[in-house]
Amino acid sequence: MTETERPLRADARRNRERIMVAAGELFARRGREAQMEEIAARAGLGMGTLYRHFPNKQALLTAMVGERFHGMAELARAAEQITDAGDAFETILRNYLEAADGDASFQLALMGSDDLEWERIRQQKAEFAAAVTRIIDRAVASGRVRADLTLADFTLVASGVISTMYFKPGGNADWRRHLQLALDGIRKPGTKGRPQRSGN
Amino acid sequence: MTETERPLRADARRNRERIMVAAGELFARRGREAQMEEIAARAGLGMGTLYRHFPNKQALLTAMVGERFHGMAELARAAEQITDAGDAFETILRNYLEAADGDASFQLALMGSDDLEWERIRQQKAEFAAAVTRIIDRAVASGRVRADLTLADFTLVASGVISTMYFKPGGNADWRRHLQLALDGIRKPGTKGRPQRSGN
DNA sequence: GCGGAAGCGGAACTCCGATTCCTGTTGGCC
DNA sequence: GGCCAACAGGAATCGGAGTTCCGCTTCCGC
Repeated sequence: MTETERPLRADARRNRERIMVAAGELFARRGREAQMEEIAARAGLGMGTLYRHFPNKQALLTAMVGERFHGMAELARAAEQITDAGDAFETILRNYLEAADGDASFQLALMGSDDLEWERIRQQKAEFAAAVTRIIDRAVASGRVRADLTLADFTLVASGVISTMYFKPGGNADWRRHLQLALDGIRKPGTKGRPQRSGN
Repeated sequence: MTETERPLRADARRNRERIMVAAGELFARRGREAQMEEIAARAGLGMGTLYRHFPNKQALLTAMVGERFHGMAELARAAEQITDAGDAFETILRNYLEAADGDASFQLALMGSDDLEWERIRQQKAEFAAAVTRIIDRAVASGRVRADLTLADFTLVASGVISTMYFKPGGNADWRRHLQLALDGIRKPGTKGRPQRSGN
């Protein structure tokens, strides 16, 4: 209700979209380092236009991250459909990481660096957490993962792998190896999950 | 040989030490965010003095991190003395992390954020890496850890845990839990290392 | 097709923190 | 005790990135 929700003029809507795209690319590549001027330039717009649509850099960043986070709850819900509890867990973790791959600002957000106004997306975050918790509970009950696994562990491990993405960008070999090590620490001791995937 | 190594005047030596202490505390608490002015103030000195001793902020940061890293090789050598190969590995990993605990700038450096002129300490880094590699080789041979473990994995896992320190500061419960999960992913599948420590 | 509100552009400005520079002070050797 | 190079202090300067301002332009309902 805070938003008066006046329909934007055609050009404004088009420009807003351009900003989102430009900001998305630059924040993804450079994280917070991306500069407002670059973003405006890449969108082919002036500074004034940029600031008409977003009151400041933080708001733009938050909007971008929020958009990226939008799909997460859906992702979790999809993983819940998987019958095998162990697979469900590995899938949500893997997909979560896959979603973070290649987007520096999103990675920072997920690692919890922020001061981002997560307020706006608190609900989606909660939804996601709830789904993951259900998946973990099921996986624990099935005996496919260590008995003491919690939602906090999910965050811990995911953030760890994301830090590899963030600090060792480039080929994705590193973070996938990190994920493999992490999964081996999570599975029920002695259990080898699924037959090893051939590739990575 | 680059340094003319002229003995510093008494007051200069004293002040340099004060700067190191002040910078150490502030960089530890706030990472790069620490400001030169704060550092000078905390050392009870003027800006000019600060800049007389270190040409710029980066140099000061590098010097601090270098000093912190100084003990690392020694740490590794000590761990090598441990008879049990598995224990040696866990000890060096644990001590490495313990050394990073509480120092934000060191954590950033170890995670590889930098642009730090690691040149100056490249040798110590190499020495440390060599010792860790020897420890890992021995642990692998002993069958106490997964057969495919490498030095790169050590870095991966350590950085992951350090990211927990960095992004979830405060109590150390989180990173220790993270370490536990990581160790469980590293130990030879089915092996339970030592009898579980009761506490953490 | 017109009027004017909504939108745009981008130069100018603000802020803040690193760095410099110049004046005053001091340790250490004769 | 006196000299003076080394050193200390800290105000002024510099520079870079975010944000503001305001005259100009464009959409859109009449």
